[in-house]
Amino acid sequence: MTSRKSQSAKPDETPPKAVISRLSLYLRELQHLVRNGQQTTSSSGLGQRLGFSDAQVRKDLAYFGQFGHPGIGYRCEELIPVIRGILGTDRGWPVAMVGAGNLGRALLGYKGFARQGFRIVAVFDIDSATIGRVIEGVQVYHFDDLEKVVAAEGIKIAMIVVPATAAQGVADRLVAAGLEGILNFAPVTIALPESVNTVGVDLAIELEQLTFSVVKRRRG
Amino acid sequence: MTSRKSQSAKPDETPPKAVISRLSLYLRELQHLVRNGQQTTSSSGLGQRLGFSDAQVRKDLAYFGQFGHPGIGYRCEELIPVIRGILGTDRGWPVAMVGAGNLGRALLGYKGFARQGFRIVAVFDIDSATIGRVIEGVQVYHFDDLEKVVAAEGIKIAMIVVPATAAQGVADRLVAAGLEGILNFAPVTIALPESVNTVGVDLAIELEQLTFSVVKRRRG
DNA sequence: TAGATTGTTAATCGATTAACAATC
DNA sequence: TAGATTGTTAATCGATTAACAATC
Repeated sequence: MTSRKSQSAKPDETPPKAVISRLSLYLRELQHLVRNGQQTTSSSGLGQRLGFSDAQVRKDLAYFGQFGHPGIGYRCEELIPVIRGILGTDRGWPVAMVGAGNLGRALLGYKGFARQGFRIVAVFDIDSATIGRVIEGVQVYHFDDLEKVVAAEGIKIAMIVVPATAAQGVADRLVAAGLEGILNFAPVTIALPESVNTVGVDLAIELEQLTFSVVKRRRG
Repeated sequence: MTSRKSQSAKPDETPPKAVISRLSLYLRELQHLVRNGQQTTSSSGLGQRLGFSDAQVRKDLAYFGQFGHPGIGYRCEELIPVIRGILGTDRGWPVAMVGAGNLGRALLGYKGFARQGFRIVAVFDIDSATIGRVIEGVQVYHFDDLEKVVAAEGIKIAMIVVPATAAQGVADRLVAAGLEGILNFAPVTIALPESVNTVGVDLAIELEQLTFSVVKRRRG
């Protein structure tokens, strides 16, 4: 009763969170296909390499609309901008980084962010030896300048790359400054209001997933 | 019928994969509690900070045995080694890294791995300017020495930190050398035999999860 | 046309939560 | 003891898969 038939949009049911991360994988795969000169793909073709069923691929995309062609499949060049639009990477995103330590500096040099339009435009630290320097073309500011720079640059997302003990304090300050998304590399859970989305990346934990499978095999 | 009552172990049903990653979070949280001098915690206390229900915490742990004390909860110092044993981090793990580029070097300097007993013992590259050097105390070898070093050091897990185009080839070679777990930082899906566990970390994809939530809020 | 493949509904599967006796 | 909390079973919820008419 909500939607009249063959109306193109379908803004019902909020998609499960898992759908969004699969969408990112579909996008990466589609970009890979285009680089290899492939013009179309199918739900089974797309799912195969990623380990998902064809039904799942179709269902995931159906949350957002009808993008395929019965009998043909999906046209890569057509689907890519659709997914970018859904994920919000159809535009550039200025990103802030807090913490210019070892890991932080490396991430500054990582070229992979640019691939989807992310650009680190400011680094914040409290170490006077680093403040004022330019690392990998990015200015290092004192953390106290956060609010000013965030406002000036229109920054909405940030990466936390500080020691675990400092992470919660930094996060609180980021939220107060109006940030809306936080990628946390500190190995600690940070508590934040519902309105702010957090993704945690704990490199030691990723490795633990591997050791579990190794010892499991050994145990039988 | 399988288990007689009050037998301490309970090696039935394989746990879902999601349980294992939560186990890592429980461990991290327990270590955090211990550092703060807390001796016991409860399933609800443990779940709260992580955003899981008390029932889920108890169920997850119950896959592996009975570790709690009715009326008391879980003793941190007691549960930590149990989880480490399950995950396999009750011992040290030598780790190989392939790719000594920008991101690779940073990961070499990252101290967080040591926290759970991971030690990068060898780096492999094909750039003659880097081979033979020692970075952050770790020897850089030619990729052709992989098999030799892996055997000598008893390495079972590796990180791939090479460009996307090279990742699949490197992965195949790692598998041939007998590796059992691979942490892949290259932004590409790699196809591997069932017997080898892969975890992929794509930093741009993590950021995409954030942009989705930001634009979603903006859209309503 | 016959073959391929979509979008979508219904059926299945699996994971989370609620509830509670047992225990400290 | 009363209060707290576990381990576990049954009930609920949600996500994945199967199936198929519609379409190219």
